[in-house]
Amino acid sequence: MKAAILDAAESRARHGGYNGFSFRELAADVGIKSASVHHHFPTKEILAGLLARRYVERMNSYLGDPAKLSPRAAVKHLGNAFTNANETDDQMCLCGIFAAESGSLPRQVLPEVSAFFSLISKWLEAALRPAASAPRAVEIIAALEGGMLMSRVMQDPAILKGIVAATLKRVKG
Amino acid sequence: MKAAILDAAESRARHGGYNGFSFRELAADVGIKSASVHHHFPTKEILAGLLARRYVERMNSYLGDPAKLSPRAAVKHLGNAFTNANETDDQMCLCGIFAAESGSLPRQVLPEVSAFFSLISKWLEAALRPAASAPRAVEIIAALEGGMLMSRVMQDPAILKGIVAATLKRVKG
DNA sequence: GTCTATAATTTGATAGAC
DNA sequence: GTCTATCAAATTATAGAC
Repeated sequence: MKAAILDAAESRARHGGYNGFSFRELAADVGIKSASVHHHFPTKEILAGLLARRYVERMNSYLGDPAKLSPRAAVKHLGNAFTNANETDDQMCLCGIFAAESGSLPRQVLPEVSAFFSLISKWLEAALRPAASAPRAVEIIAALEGGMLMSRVMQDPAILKGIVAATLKRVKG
Repeated sequence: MKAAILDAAESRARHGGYNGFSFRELAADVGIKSASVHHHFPTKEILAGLLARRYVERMNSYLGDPAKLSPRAAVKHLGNAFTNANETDDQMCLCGIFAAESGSLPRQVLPEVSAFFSLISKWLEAALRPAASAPRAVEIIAALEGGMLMSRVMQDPAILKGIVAATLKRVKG
């Protein structure tokens, strides 16, 4: 049940942000009452923190060892994580949306969001190391986050896919 | 007074998003009561729509005629609009944050947000036309939006500035 | 673990006096 | 245009029974 609540929260947060969902909505999503949600997650702040942490850990597992991938394969791998979420359910990156609205996010959650960007930056930097003239990791990640954002609002997944394709062309190896 | 309310709303929205500010907060910001805010803007939906429209018009005025700028000068000009907001007050792009949380945004506001991205995309495309092998406008804009997002949460304006600098290197002319 | 019931607060919004 | 006063609804959160 804990996982089901987190799933519902993640889906809603990735569509409407931290202030865009309520405990009652999560409860309805999983078929219980809001008081029962509080049993699993005492406060919304705690829920959001655990949500972000789970997101980071899942991404960490998905990414794997950067040394085993060529620069191009790494960009493709990371790009897939973004394009899939955007194409299947029109979702933003959880930490992207949390970063955007960071001014109304509980302070406790911010370090988890930072950790996400540190993780994927370091992973991609490691994977790009063999490509001397490759774009820097942070540029690529920024383009992916911004591409998700634009694809959503323009209702056109091709925007993000085009950005991934263009980035791939710039990466040698 | 109308403008002062919009100023307060824009500042708060660019820090915390649409659900991150209230009429009472705006009222306190400008020194009146929330009922008076409703006199100027009947509903929050209307307020947000006018806020986005003003934002688009201001950007349109700032950008000017793309034919008068070289490709590099155009990227620099657009980049300044983003870096300034990020450096001076740690703000997101209003339409960037609205796009991110579009799932909890009143439907009426979405066309205004789309219009923003259409505007700057077309403007930048026009300015880049002379540069045959330039990156596509939408790539650059995505990198700027994502760069703002990352600069905020990592508390490091150098991230966005670095992205602008790297983009400039790729643009000839 | 889930429920009913409810507290305490905030929110968007309205009515009507000045 | 601004105010006081207020409403109805929603929100986070808690207490206690089952």
